[in-house]
Amino acid sequence: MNEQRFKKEERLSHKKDITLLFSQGKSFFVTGYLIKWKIAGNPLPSPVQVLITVPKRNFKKAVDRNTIKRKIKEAYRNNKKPLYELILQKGVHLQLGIVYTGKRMPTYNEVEEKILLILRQAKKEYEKSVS
RNA sequence: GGAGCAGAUUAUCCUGUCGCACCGGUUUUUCCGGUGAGGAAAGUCGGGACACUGCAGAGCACCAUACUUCCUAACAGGAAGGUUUCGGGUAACGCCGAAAACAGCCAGUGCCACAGAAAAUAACCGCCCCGCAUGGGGUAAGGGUGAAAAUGUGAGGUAAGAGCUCACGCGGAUGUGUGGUGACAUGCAUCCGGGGUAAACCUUAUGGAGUGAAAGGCCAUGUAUACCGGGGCUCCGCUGAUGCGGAUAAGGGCUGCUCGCCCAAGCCCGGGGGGUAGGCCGUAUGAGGUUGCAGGCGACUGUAAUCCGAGAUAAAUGACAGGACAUGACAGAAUCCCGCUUAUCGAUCUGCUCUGUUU
RNA sequence: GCCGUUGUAGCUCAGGGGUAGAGCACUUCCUUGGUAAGGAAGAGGUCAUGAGUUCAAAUCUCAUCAACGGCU
Repeated sequence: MNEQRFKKEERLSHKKDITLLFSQGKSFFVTGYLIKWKIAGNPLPSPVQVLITVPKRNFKKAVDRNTIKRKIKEAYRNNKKPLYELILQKGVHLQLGIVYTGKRMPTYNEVEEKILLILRQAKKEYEKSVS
């Protein structure tokens, strides 16, 4: 599989899964971001399913929410490879929710920096809970 | 030439790498090709299409609209016109521009703070008459208060005054002539002249069921029990019986109310198939766009040719690098259309205002 | 996406055409050895914003903005 891709199977799209993730999932913070994560009970179509959200409360305009989501998606797509390798090795799948809680419009470089931090932290948490 | 305001049109482009959604091909997990947000997609303010639900009927209530004619599927939209008001201009008209929720306070009711004598059948001061005076009466010319105080000018008239009378105006009602499809304009006759307010209640005229794609249809899964039909169910009469006819009425339904109409609980039998999660349809060829011709002052209509231009379901257009002078404004489709309103960088055009220079 | 409600003092709310109010909170003074309670006085408002109707608008009408709620 081409690890640069970001198909629909890699996105968390079922409503039930989303409510479960937010009610039962564990969480950690990286400045400006809230991360929800949960070990999947059953195998998923993809090693990781991810959900990206920007709250309407902080950004009233749909255009702004769209651009932030696209930037996060782009940064995730370009940097997800190490996490995937780890999970394929362990064989237990993961569900992930990324919420942007900042109040102002970030640039792409800022987003990428934070996403790298988030992925590193997620790897650590995953390793701890699997072993 | 510059600045400001208002309106209209337009809404950056190209190359490379990686990536997203849909469609088609190839084929079975890859590759190739095509297409991929807006003028407002926004606000959800009007109006429809479409879908389901409801509906015996009448009255009241409620809601909406409100100069005329036309356009439109329809509208609180648009076009052309009328009237009024405001501004410019003129000696004055004519004229030019802008705006208007622009039916009716001559149907009724209510309200009009403060001030003022009085805020709607007005007497405080003043004026005049009677009277020694207190006081009584007449009077809306003059004063002052107020947002608003009783049709203007002149003459007659009178104790003083007053549409009290007359002339010419102003405003209105009724009848009628002329022009216009009509709003209306204009002429004549008669009558009237005690305000404003209907975005106060209201009157008149016209129109009006409700819910929105989370509507709704189908499939698969499949069970509470909604719903439907029959039996049974209060009293009376007729009948041998089945059955038929009548009466009573709590309650429920029919748009909020009234009239009026309709239904008949629990229980048994049969039919039937809700919710949740999922898939398909609805769903993108339409009141469609472009161009030509014809009709119309115009909005628009007719006709011919031609084109197909997003379609997701947690939701697709992005990131990076480079170039053209630059990062470009407001801003992201979710059933679909027609309007309205609001937001908007730069450029172009039109109109108005101010100002500099040249002739 | 669709439907609806509300914006008035620092907070919670009245007022529905005629000089903007109540309770709590705040400030000063009295009372007390001191504090609380109590009493007296005071300050604090673009009535969300912009137009319109009216002599006059927080109130009536329209537009805009913001906050909140309901429908899966």
